[in-house]
Amino acid sequence: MKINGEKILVIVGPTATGKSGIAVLLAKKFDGEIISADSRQVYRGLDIGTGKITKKEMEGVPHHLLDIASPKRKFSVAQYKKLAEKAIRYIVYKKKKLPIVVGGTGFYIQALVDNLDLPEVPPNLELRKKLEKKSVVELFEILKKLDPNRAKGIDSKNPRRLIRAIEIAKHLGQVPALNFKPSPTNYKPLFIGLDLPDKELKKKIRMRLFARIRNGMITEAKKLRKQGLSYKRMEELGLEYKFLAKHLKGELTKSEMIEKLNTAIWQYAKRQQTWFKRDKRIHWIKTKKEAEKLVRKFLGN
RNA sequence: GGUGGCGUAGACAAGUGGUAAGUCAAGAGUCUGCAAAACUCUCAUGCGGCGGUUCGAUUCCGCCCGCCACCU
Repeated sequence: MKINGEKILVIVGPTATGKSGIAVLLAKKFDGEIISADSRQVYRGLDIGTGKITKKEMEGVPHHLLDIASPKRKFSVAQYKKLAEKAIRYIVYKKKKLPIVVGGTGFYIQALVDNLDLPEVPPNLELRKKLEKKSVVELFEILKKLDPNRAKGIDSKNPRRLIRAIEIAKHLGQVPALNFKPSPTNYKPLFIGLDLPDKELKKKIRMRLFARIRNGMITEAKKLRKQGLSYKRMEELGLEYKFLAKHLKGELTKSEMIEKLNTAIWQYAKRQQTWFKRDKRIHWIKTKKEAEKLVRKFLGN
């Protein structure tokens, strides 16, 4: 089940910095296959709004963990981790190639690369409904009784986290023996980070948003609705789909949607920067050449 | 020209004679379970300007400036 010391390449960075492109380039150069680490691109049908790479852009490089889930159902980190590990095993042992993990979902990458202890626990809607009525203070008390270990580290003011923690604790039994210390790393990763100065990134995000609209993002949302994706669920998907749903429901005009969405994407990009900033393993690069050099050295050992 | 109303942070906006709510934006963060999510922190010595009344004015008065509405 475990992979020991397998070299993997990990490409991270905020949205709109060109991760997909450089990943394909490196995959071709170093004989790799790509594993997406994007919490929304796993869903089928969310293409334009998530900026999913097209067949043509893949240039023949196999991509894993895209289009593997229905947007109607919730997909979780635990599932991601499991499937990504499987994909890595397949790429390393069957294909004898270099796995390249690429994406902006820092938490997914952390779960995978640092081997977080995540037994699969499906959402319990009934329980959630009940818990949602309680205050954070009450929730925190409940969690303390159920899983004092988890309660110690949790953000006690965050209802979302508290509810999920309670859900997990209940599912696993009275005192879950989760391993909260980082497990030994199973992979030998090389982290490459892509970023841009704020001003440039802002501009790129805006241009890309207009391009997405031109390319039929609104039609895509309508199609998803027709296929039975509720507006409520669409809003849960965040960013483009959240604002698209509000627009289709008539709560926002098209231009309001564009402006609010643009702001939201920028805020998201900053959150990604905050996340990746603290991982000192990341080599922040400016050019493709730098990336190539790093990878060559990495594989040479 | 007249009459009335308004003028509070980048935007919206509440408010009081006793020392400026809130929301958004912006910035900084958190992170082992919905992570494109959720959460935390910071952000007006100053309420259009100048005077006056007052122990004290953003709040009352006067003038000026600007905007809006209506009237001539």
